[in-house]
Amino acid sequence: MQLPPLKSLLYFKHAAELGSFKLAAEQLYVTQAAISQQIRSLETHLGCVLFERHTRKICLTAKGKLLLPHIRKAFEYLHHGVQVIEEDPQPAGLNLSVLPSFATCWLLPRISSFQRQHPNIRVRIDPSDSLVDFDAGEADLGIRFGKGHYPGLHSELLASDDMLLAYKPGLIDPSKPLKEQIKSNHLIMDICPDAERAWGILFDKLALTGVHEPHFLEIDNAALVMQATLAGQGVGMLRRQLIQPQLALGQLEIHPEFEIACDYQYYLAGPVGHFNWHKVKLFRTWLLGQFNSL
Amino acid sequence: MQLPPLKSLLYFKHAAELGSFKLAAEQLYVTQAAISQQIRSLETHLGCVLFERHTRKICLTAKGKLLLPHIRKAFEYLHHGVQVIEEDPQPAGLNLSVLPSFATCWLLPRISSFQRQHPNIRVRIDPSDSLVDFDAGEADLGIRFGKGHYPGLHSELLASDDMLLAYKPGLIDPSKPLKEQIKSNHLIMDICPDAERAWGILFDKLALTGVHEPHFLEIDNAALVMQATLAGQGVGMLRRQLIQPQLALGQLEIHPEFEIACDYQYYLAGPVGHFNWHKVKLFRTWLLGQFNSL
DNA sequence: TCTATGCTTAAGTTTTTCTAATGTGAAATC
DNA sequence: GATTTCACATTAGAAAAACTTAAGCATAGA
Repeated sequence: MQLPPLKSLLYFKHAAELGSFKLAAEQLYVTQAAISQQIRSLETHLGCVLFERHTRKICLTAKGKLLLPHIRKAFEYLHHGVQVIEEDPQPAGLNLSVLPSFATCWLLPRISSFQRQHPNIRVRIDPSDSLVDFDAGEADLGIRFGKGHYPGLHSELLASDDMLLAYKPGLIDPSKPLKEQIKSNHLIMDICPDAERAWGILFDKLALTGVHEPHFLEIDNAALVMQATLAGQGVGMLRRQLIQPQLALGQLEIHPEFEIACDYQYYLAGPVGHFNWHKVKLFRTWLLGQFNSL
Repeated sequence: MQLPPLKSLLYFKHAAELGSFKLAAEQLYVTQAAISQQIRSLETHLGCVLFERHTRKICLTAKGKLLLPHIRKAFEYLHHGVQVIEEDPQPAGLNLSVLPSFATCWLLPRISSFQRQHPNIRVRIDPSDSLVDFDAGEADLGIRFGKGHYPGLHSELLASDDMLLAYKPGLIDPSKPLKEQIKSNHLIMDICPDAERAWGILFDKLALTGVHEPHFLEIDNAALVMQATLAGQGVGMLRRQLIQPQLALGQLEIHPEFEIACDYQYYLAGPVGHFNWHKVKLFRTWLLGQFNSL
């Protein structure tokens, strides 16, 4: 025996319970046309009309009334089943999967504030380059620098960022032409698309060509690029979010005329169900607060 | 609260019950890769592993075992609900929606055989040019001439057909060149893509050009084309299935060297659930028998 | 060690589903 | 009784989901 498209049954349930395609559409975050089409498709499959369409409201037909309680019950079971699975197995420990550079430069310096607010939650930070397998339960949540496309996961935009030209105070004099100063310093770069792109844009802007290998100091980790820059070894191309504290303390300076928006952005990502966990809600709130207080 | 993709839950149920992705794939008429992907997607959504993968078999994990009974129950409700709706409201009456020409030339001459076999089923034939709305319950089943694409409906190929050059015996002499004989007769055609195409192909074959309007007798119904041809008013382009009885009786002849397969085919179509109805099963069997006995 | 089996992965295609824009008709308002 | 408004229907085109094919991989069993 063949079931109709399952999605159409879900839409039917919502439409029937609300007595309106429009409200169902709002509840399900789709357009009203989507509901209309799914209901029609369901009716075609079943070979009968489920709703009487009146101008201001819709009513279930006899068949519709017959169908609804079964469908409702079915979805209750689905919900309950999923809920059981999605319960937090370890409410007192929060495991975060974070990019190493972000962990070092951003999260670690601030995390004590979260710990102070919620001393009963033990935070563990797992620095890893790629999004960890949530399946295995190794992480509860991930903070990623990307485009927000994490198939199967829920994700939420945290903040954007810019690439800045940073250096130890005095190394560059912004009042003098930048071109010559760039040529006479080491250029410290992270091996990442945004940094490479930013250097390219800067070179174009300055009409700089033929910058040779020795000029560049390539480092595989933004945290180390910052360290090298802090130590005055050259000019670094760094993300604003990561050097915020150093700028505030005057340990680094940035060139006022250079700033390139990153292609990527910071996202909070994880399985949908995790976002209902108490510890995750607390962390999310704290995190958004940290970003907004900058 | 957000449910995972519903399809993945269905696949999970089958895979869990069968203990094998491969068997689930067979049962669901998809490839095993599809199952694998859906299960992975479900696991990603839930953020936990549901199956332990061993080489020859898979086992549910603790979480998987927790989930299965809920999902199973949910689908039982869905099935039951749909089953209730899909019950035959009128088991003693069979309403067929059929193209007018097919009804006249094919179905009506044969339907008495079905009536004799099943005298307790009252057949009603509704000739209509387009596929009727099954939603309103006006028809139980449709016989269509098309490509088998009836979205939302189940459809089943019944037979193919060919376009033939038919005429009253004696009107055309197959032993003489066809070209001149075509030129000197009226050409009777149905206004339908297959007939128009077939005439085009014939003209190309005979290198016939400049056949003028008066040559053609255009009639909007294949049954009437046959009548005109039977009356000796000209040469008709007709489908084999529709003129079978006339050929057998010698009332019509066909040119032995011309035969063009139709683009379209005959399909039996209707809502999936209707195919479980007793009266529909009987009719389907009879219909297939009729086509195969030709 | 070799082979067969069943799951995984990747790439490309097809199908489904969605949105945006527009149409329609009956109630509500003026 | 004209006009507006509101909710649903329809369409075409875009986006996303799901499927298939064709590989790859690991292991049990010969």
